[in-house]
Amino acid sequence: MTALYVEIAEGLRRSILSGEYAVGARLPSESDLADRWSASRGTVRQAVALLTSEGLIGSRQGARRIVLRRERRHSFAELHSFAQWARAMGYQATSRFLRRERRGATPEEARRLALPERADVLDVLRLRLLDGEPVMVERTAYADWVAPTVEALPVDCASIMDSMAEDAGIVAHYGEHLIDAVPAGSDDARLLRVRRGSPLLRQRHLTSNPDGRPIEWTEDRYRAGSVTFNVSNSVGTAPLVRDPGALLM
Amino acid sequence: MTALYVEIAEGLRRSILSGEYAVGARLPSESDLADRWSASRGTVRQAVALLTSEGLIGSRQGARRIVLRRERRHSFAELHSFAQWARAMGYQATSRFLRRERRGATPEEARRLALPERADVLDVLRLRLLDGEPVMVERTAYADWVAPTVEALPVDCASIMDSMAEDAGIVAHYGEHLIDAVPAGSDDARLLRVRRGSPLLRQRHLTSNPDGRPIEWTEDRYRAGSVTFNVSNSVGTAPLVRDPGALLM
DNA sequence: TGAAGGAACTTGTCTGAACAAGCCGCCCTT
DNA sequence: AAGGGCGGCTTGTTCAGACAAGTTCCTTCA
Repeated sequence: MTALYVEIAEGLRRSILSGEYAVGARLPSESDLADRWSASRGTVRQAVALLTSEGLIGSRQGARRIVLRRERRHSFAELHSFAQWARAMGYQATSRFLRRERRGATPEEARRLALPERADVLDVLRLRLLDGEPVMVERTAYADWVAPTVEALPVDCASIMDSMAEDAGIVAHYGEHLIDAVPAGSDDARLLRVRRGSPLLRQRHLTSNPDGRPIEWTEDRYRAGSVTFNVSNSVGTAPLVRDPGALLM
Repeated sequence: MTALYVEIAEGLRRSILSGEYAVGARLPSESDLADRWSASRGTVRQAVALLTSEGLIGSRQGARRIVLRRERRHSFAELHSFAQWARAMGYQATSRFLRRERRGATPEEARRLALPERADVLDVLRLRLLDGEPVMVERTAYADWVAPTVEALPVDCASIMDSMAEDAGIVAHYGEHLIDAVPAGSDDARLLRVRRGSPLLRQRHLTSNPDGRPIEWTEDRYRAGSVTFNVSNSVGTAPLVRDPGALLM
């Protein structure tokens, strides 16, 4: 039983993606849509707010809403799960576990994961491949309370996040992502088959469950050219921000 | 006359940032806040939705809202304007114009800017500095309809976007950003004082006005370590997405 | 002591109404 | 023919109420 406003949003999204409304075209008015779906104007506004946050449509007071793009955006889960994203894009994602062992948390890990000093974390190093091509090196510290679940997973597990959700009901709900560029270390270079010092796109992210409890702190290093991050925003919604780097601290 | 829901959001944001509610703490209930501000519950929900989209608070049906972080997020304008962002962060932003001339649009520029083939664009190359330190190389193609405005700006202009808004009423409203890593070319290397081939964080972005009409297509290259991009998201709102790169096309 | 049950609380969804603010096109004037 | 002004349309903001769905916590029972 999906909510009505979600259904309306899906209907509109389909129409936009299928080209029924071209880029730049004006959408029907809110009251129009309300009549069409037998909904109130408030419900329609929830639907269009959803599409606005996806960057699909724009609006100005007084004028009809317009279509900004006609490309699919993806879900939260696909940002946290390399495997889910790859599947959605039509790639074959595989991975090789290179390390999986417990050790004491570094000060940064303890801080990010809200763990006491000297708590144990589960340290996992994986090489990720798309269609057999090495694309990303992933270094994850799992919080102690999820470590047993991760340790129990088979070595050939394609998506740890998927498996945790299925087996233990541990689901990701919130995420924070830090994106920058770093030179490849010698390990990175060997694994990704690039020269040492060549550019890698780094995505560090903290994943939390619905209670706000941190699950994992991960550093992903993508081979240059393999992945681009994509953000849409507008006045009023600015999900992405710059942060100054250590260079200027 | 700011809207009531914006005022409520600002009040809550201040409380969170000041530490009145610790990270992980529960916020007052919606009806509680509605009483406190003499507002209806719907208005309070608009306020908390704003903070949720900023990644500041999280929610689950049935349970009280919780504080996820206590850091400031910045506005849309600061993402599009290097100068505005720098000012907000307390840095002195300067820039050097290295080129400013009209030329024919490349096929990609024509496509991004929704211009006909062989239309003219204004090509601007700038070196951006923070506190005198070279940090970013910016290559922008301005659409023909804004070119005269940009050409009229003084050479020492710190923020083109600010000046365009003031002088000609041309305001940025929507943005799309593509982020990846690239090796420094020889020009980049000389300007940013790094070695050729060393990692740069690249942000390409298209800026449009309220009608959805493209204003500029820009490629910014940040020196590694100088800037980190930061995104928060949760189930239901995923502003950031990965895109496959040319490597796999 | 521990577990099950239920009541009270809280967020999620939806309605219908009203007014404000801004945009657009038509008509009228010059 | 060009320009200005006005009225209708559309989005933005706010309200009060209702029910659904999920959480929390206390009480009661085994």
